[in-house]
Amino acid sequence: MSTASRAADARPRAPRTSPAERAAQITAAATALALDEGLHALTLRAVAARAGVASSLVAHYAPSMEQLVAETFTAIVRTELAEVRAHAAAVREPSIRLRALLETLLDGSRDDVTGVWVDAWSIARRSAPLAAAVREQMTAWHAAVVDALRAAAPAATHARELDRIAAHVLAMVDGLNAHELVDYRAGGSGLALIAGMLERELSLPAGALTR
Amino acid sequence: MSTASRAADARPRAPRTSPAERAAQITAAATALALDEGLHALTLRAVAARAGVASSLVAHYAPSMEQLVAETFTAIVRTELAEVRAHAAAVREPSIRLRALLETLLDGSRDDVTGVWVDAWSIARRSAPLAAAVREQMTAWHAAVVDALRAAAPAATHARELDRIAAHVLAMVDGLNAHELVDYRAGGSGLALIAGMLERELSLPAGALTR
DNA sequence: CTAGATATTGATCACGTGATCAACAAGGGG
DNA sequence: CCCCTTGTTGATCACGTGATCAATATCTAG
Repeated sequence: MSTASRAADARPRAPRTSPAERAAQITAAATALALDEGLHALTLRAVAARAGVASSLVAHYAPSMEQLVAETFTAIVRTELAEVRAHAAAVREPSIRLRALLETLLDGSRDDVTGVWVDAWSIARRSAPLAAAVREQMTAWHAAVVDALRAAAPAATHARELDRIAAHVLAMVDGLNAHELVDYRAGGSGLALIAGMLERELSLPAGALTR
Repeated sequence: MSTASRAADARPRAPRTSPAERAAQITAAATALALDEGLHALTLRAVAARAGVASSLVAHYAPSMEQLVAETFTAIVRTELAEVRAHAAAVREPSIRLRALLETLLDGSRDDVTGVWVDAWSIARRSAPLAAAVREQMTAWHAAVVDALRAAAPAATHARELDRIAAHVLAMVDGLNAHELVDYRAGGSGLALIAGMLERELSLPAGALTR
């Protein structure tokens, strides 16, 4: 044997880099892993393997796995929200923008993020840091939906009313996505469900959001 | 020492019983444990401790933990559905019965079952038996909601329409309950949200379900 | 060009996991 | 009353978990 035996991690030594860069790499590895296999897969060793690094290095950079899970959740959802907001912002006409937002949320192209959300609700019951992170991101999403609604709603619509309708939308999006995650579908398209509800609630002409 | 050392499980020997009875005890222990601590807590050793039995006995009765988790989920949700149906069935007037059903689903008194649902969606992504069980119970719930809707809706309402509205209700119930699980509330009462939506969808007089 | 600072590692600990199996013991049929 | 069927157990295996820490390797300041 030309190389000494390496029991714990069979892999070339990672090149020395700045702490900031290494931290970013570990965050990226954790993010990719969570999207691929869920928040449950965020293991000291699994993240380390993904980053091409010793597990003890991950432990060195993350205060604890509980924290790393919460931070990874936040990173994923925050990025997602920014992307979806940017995508919607590209649409000028408010009702079409609202529709674009809903389409993006429901088209099934984001199963990975949905999985992360469901894992988060489950784990958050036993993890205070994650619970706080989940509430924070839910609030951010609520604000984003309110923004989209406000632009599409009649100008006189009260803020309280927009809050209420946004809560309705988010409950449906989360419920429908959870259902899709186990391949359950009943009663037709979720998008049509929400669009129809919104046309009524916002006093939009029928079909304003459905086509 | 008067008793020989018992390393694995410090506990008096369980009295010999019939297989059926023992299986029922293990099911009961698993059910109670899942309601208390979530589906994640269903461990060979934890279930055994709850049942007052050696862990190997649990393994003897359950084909595998994956199966036990799926069966426990089914037992919990099936029981829950039966109870809620019975509770609603006691109400004569259809719209009041529908309201009673929704109240029961959303009053927060069933956080334990909600937790089991969320755990199930999360775990089901990695467990085919659980995924099948989840779909089955979702279908059963859908049927129950359709029943309640049919009685309260105008007689001419199409079955397809009832399916659609039931899907809407279930998505909202599941979404709202998941939100409550992490103590997130925004935009007011979930019950009012659903009741208002249903009054519109079912062409009921405003307030028919909200009071 | 060397010495100090520090990024990175491997080994290790103390658990917890599902599963298997020889051995034990308790009750019922003969 | 005794034996044998079978419900029950403890020990054990092969892992996987988060965490810690002395030792090592590499970069950089002097």
